[in-house]
Amino acid sequence: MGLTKTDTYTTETLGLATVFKALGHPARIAILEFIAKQTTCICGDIVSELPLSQASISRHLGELKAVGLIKGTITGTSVCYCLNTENIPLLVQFLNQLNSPTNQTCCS
Amino acid sequence: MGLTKTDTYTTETLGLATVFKALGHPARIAILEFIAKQTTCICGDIVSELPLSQASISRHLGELKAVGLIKGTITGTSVCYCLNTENIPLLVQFLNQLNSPTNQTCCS
DNA sequence: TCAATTAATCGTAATATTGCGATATAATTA
DNA sequence: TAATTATATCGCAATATTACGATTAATTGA
Repeated sequence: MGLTKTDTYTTETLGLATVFKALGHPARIAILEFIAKQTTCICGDIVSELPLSQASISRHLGELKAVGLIKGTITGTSVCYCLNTENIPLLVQFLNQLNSPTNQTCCS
Repeated sequence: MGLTKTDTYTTETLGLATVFKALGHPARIAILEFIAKQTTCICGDIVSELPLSQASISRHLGELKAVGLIKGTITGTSVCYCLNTENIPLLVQFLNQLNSPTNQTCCS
């Protein structure tokens, strides 16, 4: 048995990569931008916003939900989606570490 | 001719997705973490840090370079890599917009 | 010049992602 | 109950990603 990803990388590294991967598709960025633009959560009209089929949008929403970037609540026949911000600070923290001044002084 | 991604999504959305996608692999996160950990740029010893072949590491480095997350400078027989921080603020800005208080009040 | 070193690229196989039509599920309404 | 509405899932085809061994390219040093 060879090395698995879990042996190789830390939990933190794997977690960051998973969330960033979910952000790595323009449709999912567009979905997040659309939800963020609203003053309340969104119930059902995402399909008409993007040139993708209902099945594809549902898949993208499922992926965003799986990595904890959105939340969905069932309300009657529709599902109400809104942002889940709890994981965002981890991403920002990682990016800010990369952006620290000590790392900007070579390879100029 | 159908819609292309460029027709469908804004340049900003496509750009964000491209950089996030590059961050969406644990090996590339680990490479960035390793480079950030150093006080100076890294010249050649990334291969021994990760359980990947030289060819695979080189591919990942090329990908990070292509989206502007690292810089590489040729120095003799080796290449000196360091972080390229210029695109990071765009990512942080996007994430902070998602994280704004107005988006946290529903679907609880 | 010739070996040695370092990193990029090529070719290829395995795996993952994406998108969509069709179907399934679940709740509302007539 | 039957039709309607909204969303999720299935099955499949097309495409993209990943990894690695082998090779290539470029530089250094004997």
